[in-house]
Amino acid sequence: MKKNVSLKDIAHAVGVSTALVSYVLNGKQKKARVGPETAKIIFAKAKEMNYVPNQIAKSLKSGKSQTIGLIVADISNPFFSNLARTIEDEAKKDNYTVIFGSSDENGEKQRDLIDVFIKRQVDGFIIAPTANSDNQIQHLENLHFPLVLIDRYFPAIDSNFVVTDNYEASFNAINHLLENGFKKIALITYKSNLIHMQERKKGYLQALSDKDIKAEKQLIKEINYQNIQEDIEIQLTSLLKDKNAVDAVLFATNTLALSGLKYLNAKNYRIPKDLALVCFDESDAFDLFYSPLTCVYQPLGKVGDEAVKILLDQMEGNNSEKKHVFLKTSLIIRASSTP
Amino acid sequence: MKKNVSLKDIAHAVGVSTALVSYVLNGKQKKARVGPETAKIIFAKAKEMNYVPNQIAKSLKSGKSQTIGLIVADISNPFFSNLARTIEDEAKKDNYTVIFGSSDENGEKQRDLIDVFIKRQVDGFIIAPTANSDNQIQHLENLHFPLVLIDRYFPAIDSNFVVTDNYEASFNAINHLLENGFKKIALITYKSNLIHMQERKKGYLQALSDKDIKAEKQLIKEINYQNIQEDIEIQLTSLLKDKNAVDAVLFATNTLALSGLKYLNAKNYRIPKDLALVCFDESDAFDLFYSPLTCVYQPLGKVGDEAVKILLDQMEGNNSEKKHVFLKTSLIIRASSTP
DNA sequence: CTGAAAGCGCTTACAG
DNA sequence: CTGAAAGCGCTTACAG
Repeated sequence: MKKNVSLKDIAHAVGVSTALVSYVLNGKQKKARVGPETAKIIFAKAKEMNYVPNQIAKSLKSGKSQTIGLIVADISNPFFSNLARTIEDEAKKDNYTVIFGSSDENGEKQRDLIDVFIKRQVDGFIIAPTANSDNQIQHLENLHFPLVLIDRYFPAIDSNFVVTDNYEASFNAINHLLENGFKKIALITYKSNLIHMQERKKGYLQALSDKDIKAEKQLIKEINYQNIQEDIEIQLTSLLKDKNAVDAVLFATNTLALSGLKYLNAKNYRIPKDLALVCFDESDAFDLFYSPLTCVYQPLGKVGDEAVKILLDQMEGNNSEKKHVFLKTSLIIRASSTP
Repeated sequence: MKKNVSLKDIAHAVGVSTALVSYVLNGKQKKARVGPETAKIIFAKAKEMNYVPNQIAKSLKSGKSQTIGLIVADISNPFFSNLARTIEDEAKKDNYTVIFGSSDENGEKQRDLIDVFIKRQVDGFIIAPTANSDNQIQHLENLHFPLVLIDRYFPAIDSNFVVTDNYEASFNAINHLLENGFKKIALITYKSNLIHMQERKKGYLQALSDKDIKAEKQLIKEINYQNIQEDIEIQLTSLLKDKNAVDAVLFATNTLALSGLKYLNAKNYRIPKDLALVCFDESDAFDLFYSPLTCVYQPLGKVGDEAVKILLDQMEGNNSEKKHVFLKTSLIIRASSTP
């Protein structure tokens, strides 16, 4: 690969100092009072030589990499790739580039990603933190690293976050099922102490208790993230072995719902006759299912936008006050939950 | 944010030169014959001071950013986010980080992304190039930039690429429909001169002609990428207005199929009775559809793996010979194409 | 066994 | 109006 042309090369070719070239190419001729003639020559030469500024060198000098580090559970999950897209677009508007990594909900991987990103001098982080990574997040806060958490957060740590109101979302979803006459409602969620899953469980419990329905332990099934499909099948089998034990299910994420639907289809359960369903998130599969799924719509575009805006604010030092954003969800009611 | 500790800081604290610290921390004590005592002290101090190497400075010195630039049409499309994930994983093994951008199949956006990535000194590119961006790709080749194209390529340009055998995939898909007794087969594809779409069309035409079936122009519908849903509805309406004009459809991408299915569902067409379907790519929606879709499976994991491997080879200068990889697809036969 | 020095490509306060 | 110089944090050939 041929060597890039540098400011020095241009300076040499024109016969001026690199300082002048730098001023001119950065539009600071006014401030530096560079002669218009000289400026013109420099511009022409830079163009002729196909000069491309070296962002790495700029970054070393400025201490700013113009890069945001994004850590999600899995970039191939549509939930996160949709977030990634809005973050990309929003970041680009301010000349930031995004580097990303997938943690697979694994604390070790997340730690490695954070380390790599710090070495690479990212100016800030957007993270959907894995369970029990409080210490990692607190560490970033201690270093005063600009940081915005998305999707989940740690109540004990005062960091920026943009999440949805999961408690309310879940409460409304269950309430909707109850109003439609379903009474034996199961919850299928992850075995996770992360706040968003806990809030979804709380909303479930509260909605039931508000109607004086006792929550049955065996109606709450917690799936292991490492082994989703198999675990779902085990739990659904156990849930459905007694025909009268359950009449509706709330799936706490799109992945859980998709895995669950595959099993229910394979076993020929009819939705909503045999079992009514509500789930979190969106999917083309939910729309195209023979009984389109009622689901909790989370405004991912807004989550991404807000996260980037808050991060930019902090990175540019305009604002160091921590922001806690809860966005409203909406329940999109369709056939899967209508008797 | 507090200042990062540098080699100089450690050197100062220990009372040696920065050169020594650099040698020790990079495991080159042997070569530099640094005293084991000194080395131990330096290690301890570095740890104590929480030293984190500055990758930007390293990059400036080495001329290698350890970064790969990935450009796809849209990171939020599962097709591309799946590719992104395998590329991420494969790159990480060799200590490369991925920065990404979405072109929206728009040449201008792609050009901007390439420019930004060059400024950022990416060591190489993986690109699913937009239509008519031959000149951009040729430009990168002229600069001897390590580059691997994925999903599509330009026959007139000798660059590395990893794609699937789209001609054969399409040929087999149509053949399968013919063998199942379907004769009036439509193709719904993008209005695009990109090679992968052209090959899919060629496979379609060849399979028909091999059975002495005349390809009808009005059975080939080309959708505008900028206006997919609306365009699909127009084209399907036109296609289906005469009940006897068509008995099967091949959708050339997952996005086209998903949009098409939504329309067909809304209009209450029954699959495969009213219309048999085959499509490219995978989707949970295809699995969960009441009549699971027969589809052309493209080995995305392998595409990503191969692309990164070829790129690494070129970046590390082991090999400058251009690689052209065509991967086999497989047709997964299910209910949507079985009478 | 260890240090001084140059240099990667850039910016910017300072001097003239 | 323009240049010389220092410095961002690192590496490495060279000298001793």
